[in-house]
Amino acid sequence: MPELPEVEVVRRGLGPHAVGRTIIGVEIRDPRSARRQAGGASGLEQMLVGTTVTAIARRGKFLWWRLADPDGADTGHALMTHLGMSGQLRVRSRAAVPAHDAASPGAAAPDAAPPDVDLPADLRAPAPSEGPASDPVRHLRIRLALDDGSHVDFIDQRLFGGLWTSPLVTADDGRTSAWGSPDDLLPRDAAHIARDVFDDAADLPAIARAIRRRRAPVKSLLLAQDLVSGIGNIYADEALWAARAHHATPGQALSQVRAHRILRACRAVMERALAVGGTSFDALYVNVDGRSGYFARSLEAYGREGEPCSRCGTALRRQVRSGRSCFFCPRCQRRR
DNA sequence: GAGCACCTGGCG
DNA sequence: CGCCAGGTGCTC
Repeated sequence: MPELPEVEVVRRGLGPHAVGRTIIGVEIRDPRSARRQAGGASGLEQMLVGTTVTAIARRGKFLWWRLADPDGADTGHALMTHLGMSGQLRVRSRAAVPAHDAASPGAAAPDAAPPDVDLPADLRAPAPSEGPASDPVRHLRIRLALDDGSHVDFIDQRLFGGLWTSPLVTADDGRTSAWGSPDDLLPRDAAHIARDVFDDAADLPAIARAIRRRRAPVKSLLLAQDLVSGIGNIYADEALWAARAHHATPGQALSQVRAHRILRACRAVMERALAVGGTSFDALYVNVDGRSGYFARSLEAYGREGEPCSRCGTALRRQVRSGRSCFFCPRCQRRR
């Protein structure tokens, strides 16, 4: 489920906690979360233990950890993290690790301050009370132990996400490869992903021209991660609503001005979402502290079938296209 | 491009 | 029971 703003919230939360730390242990509770790893669960452990995290980078919805050997040299492989539909990374200081995992009784101490994730102070919420039925810790799949006694937990209800290592390759345009990346290297498994709309190196007019060369529905083009990345079902619908465009309009039918406007709407709506910690409807998406973002209350289209459009009052509609819901205003968003 | 596979749930 | 869910990758 997490789209670009949600993954960026995780990237910002993870960096201050993990960069500079050495991975001292890897506990794989469900090997399916490591199924993309060459060599499987034991391969992942071998690749990670003893390495030091030097940066957390992100392109689109793909997040990766840059790793160095004890001598400080880059290992040449990144730890990839994809959250899929339901993945979370949660950081736990030593004292916050559940009691049954604590090495010694009585080790519990007041929790350290959580990492800053750039949420405005007035939007911070208390940690959710975790009921047994929806307890995300139930879906803990992989735990990374760091050398300061803390852990990073990968939690994933639906198992579409995962952790695996991927060798670094050079970005073909020679520019800094991604947000948070120190250089032009990126994992091979992210090399087919286009730059996202937050990326300084993304050329929106060029992406607009590429959209206009395709006859596919504009929404499916926005969701195709090899044209422009980071956009998922929620923000595609929100951007199309903001730009007054119909999801089924063929790319070829758009003027350059309209195609460019849609891309700028994607960037604008995702920037507003990032500023309030992303979108979450429930405990399934949370930041590294386990807290939810606040953009769900700002959604204009997604999930609002039957509700009045805030611009014109017309009841919003829902259509299913290639298995995914499209929410839109039938009056403001005309097919042209 | 569409369709399905990969999964575990919550809800009606 | 059937339908729904924030994603991606592979096949036709």
